Amino acid sequence: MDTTIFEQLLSETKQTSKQTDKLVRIDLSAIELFAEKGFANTSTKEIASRADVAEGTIFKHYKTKENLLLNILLKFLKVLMPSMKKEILEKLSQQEFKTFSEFFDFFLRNRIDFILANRDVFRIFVKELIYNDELRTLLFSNTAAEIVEVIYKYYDQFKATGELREVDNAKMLKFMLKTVLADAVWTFMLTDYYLSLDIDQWIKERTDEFLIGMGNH
Amino acid sequence: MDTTIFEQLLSETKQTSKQTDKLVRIDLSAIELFAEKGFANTSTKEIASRADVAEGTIFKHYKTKENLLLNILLKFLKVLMPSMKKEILEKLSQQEFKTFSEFFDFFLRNRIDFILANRDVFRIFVKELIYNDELRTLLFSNTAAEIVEVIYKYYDQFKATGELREVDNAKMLKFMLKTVLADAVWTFMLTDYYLSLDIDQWIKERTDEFLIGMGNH
DNA sequence: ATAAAAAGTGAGTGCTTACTCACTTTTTAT
DNA sequence: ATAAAAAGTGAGTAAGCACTCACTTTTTAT
Repeated sequence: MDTTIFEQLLSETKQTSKQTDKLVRIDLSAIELFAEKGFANTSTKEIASRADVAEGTIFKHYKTKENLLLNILLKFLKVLMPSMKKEILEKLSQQEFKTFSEFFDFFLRNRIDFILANRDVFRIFVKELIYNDELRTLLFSNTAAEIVEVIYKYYDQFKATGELREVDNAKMLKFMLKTVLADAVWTFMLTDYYLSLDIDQWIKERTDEFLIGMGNH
Repeated sequence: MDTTIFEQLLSETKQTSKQTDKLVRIDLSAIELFAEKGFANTSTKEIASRADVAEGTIFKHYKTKENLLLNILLKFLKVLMPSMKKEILEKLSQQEFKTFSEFFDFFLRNRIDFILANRDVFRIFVKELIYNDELRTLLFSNTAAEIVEVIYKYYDQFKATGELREVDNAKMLKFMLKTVLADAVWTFMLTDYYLSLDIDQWIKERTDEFLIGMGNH
């Protein structure tokens, strides 16, 4: 890892944290356009025009276009991810789950709200992850680990009650990611199917699917 | 559907089918570069240089860069897909499967060879599918249907023998696609994990996973 | 052998791109 | 109120882009 672009930006953003009105508009416009057309297909002129600022303003703050992209993703990782972790931990601690499917339902419902609220940024992640190697390793090494821990705790709990099979946690997680993520990426990020979707139905289907594979019958 | 770009090109290529040496080199270079860096990040100058032809040669045959991309994908759909269908149908007819897992193993092994042999083109599909709406509908409406039919036949056969659950074929396919495809896209197309992969082991894992979910225990 | 057709060339074109810089406007500190 | 600092501007720039065209070379048909 050493000093990645990510870490360099991290120290810089401590100063840049002063968010002016125009900066916010630049961010929002860039997020929309990157999500829609991709990084390479979006020009800085277009971003400036949508944000109703001069093109120079973009470069005053973010020295390069690449920097703008990284800063958007960085802000997401720095600000939204920790707050998401905090939020879900709080909610989980307030709640008691008698069955695994209760937990799973709660967890999914919660994450769908989060995904839909930050749909554009997730879209950028999915799209840019394909081309950007650094971003890929970064995301999976940094954020994932902490959330995985929480999930493993619940796996263990419901293996103990006998509701889940005695399957290796890592395998169980992989199965869960495939059950949920493949569907979620497709439904919520690559298509507009989610607009005409019965969320309750979707959650129930994924829960059933997971329990068919990993439940103790 | 009406007359899509796809159909227009289809009729044009009947004349253009004369494949010169340089044309082949242009195709191969473009495939490599599009797969590696994406369509938008690859310049025609770069393609020409790798193919060791003049830039004008590219535009003599493919009027636009977009056309070059579509032609590559088209040739794949037109030439490789039908031959793949024929090949798998022949092989399946020569073979008798006593168990579903025998069929599944054979089918996967066969498709992995195909995927690895045409890895770059699949990569382009995966990458461009994200941005190109037309390509997305095209691929799924055209090719998928015929292959799906064959698979359904085997589902039915092994539901009859009692090896598979009595689950709706469409749901079973979706489950299979998630079990196999999500893993395959990741392992064979987005990373280089496949280089250090035990194919036998991978196939066994996917087969087990599918049968845990869809087998009759 | 010859002419017509097709394949191939690469300097050139106009346009778009990310980015700069001398300058003006706004904010902050005293 | 004033000056220093920061935010914002937009015409300008060099580089890169997809694409063209007048031309040469190769292939095909007779």
